[in-house]
Amino acid sequence: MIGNKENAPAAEIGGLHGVVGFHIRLAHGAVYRHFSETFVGLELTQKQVSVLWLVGDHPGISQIEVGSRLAMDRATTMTIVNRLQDRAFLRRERSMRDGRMQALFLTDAGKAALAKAKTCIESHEAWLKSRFTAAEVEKLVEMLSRIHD
Amino acid sequence: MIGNKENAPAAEIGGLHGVVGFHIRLAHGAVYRHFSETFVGLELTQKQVSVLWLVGDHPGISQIEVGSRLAMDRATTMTIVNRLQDRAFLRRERSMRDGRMQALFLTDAGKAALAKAKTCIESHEAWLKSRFTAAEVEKLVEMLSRIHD
DNA sequence: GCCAATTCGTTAGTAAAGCATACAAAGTGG
DNA sequence: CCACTTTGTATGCTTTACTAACGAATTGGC
Repeated sequence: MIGNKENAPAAEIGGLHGVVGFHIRLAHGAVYRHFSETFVGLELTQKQVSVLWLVGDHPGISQIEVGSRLAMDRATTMTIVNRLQDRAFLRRERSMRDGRMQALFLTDAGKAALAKAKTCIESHEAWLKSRFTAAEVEKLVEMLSRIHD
Repeated sequence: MIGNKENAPAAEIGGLHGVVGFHIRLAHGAVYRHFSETFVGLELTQKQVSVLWLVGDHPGISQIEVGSRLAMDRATTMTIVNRLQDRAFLRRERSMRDGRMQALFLTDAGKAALAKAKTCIESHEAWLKSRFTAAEVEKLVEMLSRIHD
């Protein structure tokens, strides 16, 4: 009585099927895996791309700002910024306005990496969105926003 | 020009806002954090609860089955089963049918932990679902399933 | 029945991410 | 000026995830 239908994953998880959080975790895992495949060769993770993107949009942004917009604490933000700095994708500058802050800027290599990353994101997003209509995508984003806002 | 609106997170992330995968990641993080808060004192993670739940629903299930239904590889499944076994929540038995498999069973402690976990999940899910109508929850689950199936 | 291929479990190693704690430096307010 | 807060930094621990290798059991082709 182990449940041996050959391939109906959703039907096989039993009581877990009704748990919304469970589906979010599975969906996140699937997206993460596809992301990793798409970015093999570029060697960038979701977080790293998010940070590059954010710094690209807001040159001079502080680490704490990056962390708060991506829902990461200071220590986690540090490790990611460290990695990106080690790879010379961004640099820190002591902020003039507030000596506590590190202002973050993309290097030229960082800008190039971000540009490549954005084209990868495009195909990754196309894969993701292919299963939805435009209206559904909008609805999905709106519902997910209700969770994380 | 750093963008200093005080608290409109969604509006502040710029180009990232249009990326569906980004919202999934943020939503997952928010759910994960709330889950952790709910389960402090019970000391169980999402994965551990999922495995307990699955073994509870399917006594004698093999590790590989658990892994495939939760989208984890063998090695990852191992570490989780090991932890649960160390805490005496489940036990392995060599399968009679197939000597390669380990049949998994909940111990009494495991059944008790699962029962407690299910009540925690209930309040966690209530928190999560509170922002949606029943129809929206159904639509959300359906859309997430399209991603992970 | 026998050998090759496959499957399942296990071990070890690596890496990302998250969190807690503690400390230093810079700013703020009484 | 002194307490308090904020920001960055350093360290260490935990969970999750993956790879690669190996042994044991099973399966399939012959």
